[in-house]
Amino acid sequence: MDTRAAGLTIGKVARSTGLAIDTVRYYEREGLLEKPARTTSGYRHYTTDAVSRLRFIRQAKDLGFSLSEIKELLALKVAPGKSCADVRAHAEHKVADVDRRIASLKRMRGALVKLASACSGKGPVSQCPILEALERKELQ
Amino acid sequence: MDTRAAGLTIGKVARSTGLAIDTVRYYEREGLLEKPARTTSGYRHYTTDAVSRLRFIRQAKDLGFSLSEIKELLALKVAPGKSCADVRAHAEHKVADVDRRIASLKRMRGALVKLASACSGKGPVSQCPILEALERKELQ
DNA sequence: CTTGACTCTGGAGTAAGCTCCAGGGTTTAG
DNA sequence: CTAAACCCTGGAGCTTACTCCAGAGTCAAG
Repeated sequence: MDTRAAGLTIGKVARSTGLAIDTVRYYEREGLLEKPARTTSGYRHYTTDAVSRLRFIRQAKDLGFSLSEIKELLALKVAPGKSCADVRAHAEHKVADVDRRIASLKRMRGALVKLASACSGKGPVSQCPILEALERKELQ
Repeated sequence: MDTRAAGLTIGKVARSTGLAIDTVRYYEREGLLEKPARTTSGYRHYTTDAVSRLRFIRQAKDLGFSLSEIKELLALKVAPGKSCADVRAHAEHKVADVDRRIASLKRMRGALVKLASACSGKGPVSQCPILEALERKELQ
């Protein structure tokens, strides 16, 4: 039936998100991804929304969020019983969290830049003032 | 001998860095932390430098760097055989990496802020335009 | 209608990063 | 001096997040 425009099989989704097929199935088992529709023969059939969701998961994971944190991020919606204000508070809390991470990364960036320029290719010096830049006050 | 000004035992170091004692020993085994001096009775004795290093490790870990990445960051120094220019190139590469992470976090932040304001406490709406803000283009 | 590429399920295995003993010394407050 | 609090080593165990089968059905091309 849906033979021609067969659409998004798990293999295509995996390729286009850079995840392994098994990982996609794993995320489904873990509840990070809704169970997709199935063809009559039992093949998973995904929507493009699922692809965006998976890309988001991948990015968040690369940023150091755990799967359960990601689950929380994805769950920021008004479930029956929770008010919008609750969701809002939750989102704002996450924003603060993200801000802390950004600040931390900026400090690290500063230290790395300092390190790179301290050691600005002036040839083979025996000892550059290196990770001291990282350890001392920059990152307190 | 060093009874009075006993200094930094592993317990104190652990408390002041927020790591578990076992974790500090683990990092030593894994080569992220130099083997500390020992008292005659075999107790580890740390310098304040070790404490900064551990704080750095903790922060980097929270930012999603793996222990081996952290090891690389900490190894950004001129070892005999590597030139300063090498180290510099390496550091600049890391800076680019950090920049990517920051950009990614900023996109996420934007989506969260949008989400929070979309749902700005106007009472119990049945369905806010929620994680759609996260999934659609914000984070492509 | 066959062959090769895909997909399915359920479950076992793996790597990273801790975390927790057991069994035994050491320090220190009282 | 003694009890409570620390520290030691070596190794087992645990959690997270995959990753890899085996055994079997499905689909697309030639």
